[in-house]
Amino acid sequence: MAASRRQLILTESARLFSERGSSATTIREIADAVGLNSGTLYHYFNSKDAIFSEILTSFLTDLVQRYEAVLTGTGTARHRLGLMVRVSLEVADQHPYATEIYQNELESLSALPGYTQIAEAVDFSHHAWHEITEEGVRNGEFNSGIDPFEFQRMMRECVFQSVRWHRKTLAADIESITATVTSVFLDGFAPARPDAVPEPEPAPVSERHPQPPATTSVHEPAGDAVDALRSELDALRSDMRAMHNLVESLSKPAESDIGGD
Amino acid sequence: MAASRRQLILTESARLFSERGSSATTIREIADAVGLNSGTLYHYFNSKDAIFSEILTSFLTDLVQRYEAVLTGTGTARHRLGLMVRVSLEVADQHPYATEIYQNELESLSALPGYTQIAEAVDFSHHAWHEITEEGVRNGEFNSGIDPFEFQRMMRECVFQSVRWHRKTLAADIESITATVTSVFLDGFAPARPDAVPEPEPAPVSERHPQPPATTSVHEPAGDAVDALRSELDALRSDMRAMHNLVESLSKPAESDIGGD
DNA sequence: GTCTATATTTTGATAGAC
DNA sequence: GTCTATCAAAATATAGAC
Repeated sequence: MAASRRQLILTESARLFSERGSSATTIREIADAVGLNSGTLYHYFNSKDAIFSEILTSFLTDLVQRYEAVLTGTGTARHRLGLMVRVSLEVADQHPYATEIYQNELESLSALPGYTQIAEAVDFSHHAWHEITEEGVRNGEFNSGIDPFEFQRMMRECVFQSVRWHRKTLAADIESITATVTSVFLDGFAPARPDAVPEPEPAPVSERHPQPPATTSVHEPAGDAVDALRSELDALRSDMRAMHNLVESLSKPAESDIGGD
Repeated sequence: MAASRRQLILTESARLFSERGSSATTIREIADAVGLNSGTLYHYFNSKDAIFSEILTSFLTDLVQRYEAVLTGTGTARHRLGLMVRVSLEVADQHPYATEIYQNELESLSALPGYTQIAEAVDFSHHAWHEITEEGVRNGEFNSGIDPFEFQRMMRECVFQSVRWHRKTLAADIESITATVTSVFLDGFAPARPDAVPEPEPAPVSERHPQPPATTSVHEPAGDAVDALRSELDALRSDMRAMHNLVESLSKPAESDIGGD
């Protein structure tokens, strides 16, 4: 299963592009990395841009395909957003360099061969995140005051940045990254789930057993409601302690702070 | 207040660098944008890298200075994280292009004149976010199961991405972006505090009106125990408000005659 | 398929007239 | 301070031998 020479060129190019950027990477550097003479590259590709374009297109094709499956699938919005995180990380694991190129140079590739196809794929991938998020708002799963578009953009961004942050151990960290991102974003975005915060299990989204909808916590017996209130009490007491410390620290003159005017 | 020619070179360079990337921007393009001949640029700067470096250093100097004020200041971690968001956006508003360059090329500037100084500033800015976040964990304000380092990195990333997303209207949107980011991240990170915000936080971002506190949806099956807890909650909130007002008056001694400590 | 050699352009930077 | 003119290096891409 030795990679073809052509595939090796793509891989090494992607690595260099992701490290230095496309325009800072030379044909000669790519050739050196592959172990070929620079002229030989033109036997496989017509230009540097053609290499770049194929790297990105290959990545986006896989991403769109996986997103489509999630988008046309079933389950709660919470469950499907978790799936979006997971498949994003899985595709990123298969295209580690392309994922970073995608983030780095997304805005400056208008003059690329096959740009129309690329732009369509990018638009669709954004659409998928947005669609699922808005569905969660429509069906009442999410009802925070936060603009769904802003929310979805932030969540998506953090997922792809996570790929960069966890570069070397991505495959092994997919579970924990998925759990972290969904926990940070969904439990902030979908209120009334104070009991869902701990998230001790690293495998909440795996496979096809949709989680119960968020509204379930509302229907649960009073015991959980009591727990929720206890939890809120604890939080308030924390605030009290913090405020107390603050008051003490204010004994000395402090510079004015911007409380939010 | 006409900008000096030197400053104009910096501004136009920053714009081009942010649009196309440093290595894809030529000296001649910069000269054209400024309205000079390419050779004339070398009367003001020794090299393209020198221009690039000064753009970044100027931005980071301002950022570090503002972060330092927040870091050495007082207040709850929640309040100070909100300040971090706000000052980040304010500095970004003063250095719009540099902020995007900072995001785009942060990883590939190891070979820059003055790189040591730049790296130190970057490290400090990361440290500031991390330090405040961890302080919130230590004093009990934040007690989610999420790794503070991961959390802080995501929050910081979203703040700076917001600059890019809100490019044209950043100055006008600082309030709403701050509210959105803090709402998404803090109310997700600090659990069980649906309406316990100790600060008079201005209303949410979008035109969407805030929903009633989450606890009311749990209110339905409430028994006596729940009522007791709710009662205690209300009392605590009362105390919080009183304490908060006290802190406010202590923070701004000029506006009241409380004066004493 | 791969190499050597080279054509062609572009780029960062310099020299010197005004 | 600005321009014209140009250098020297580096880049993309091509041609043709093997």
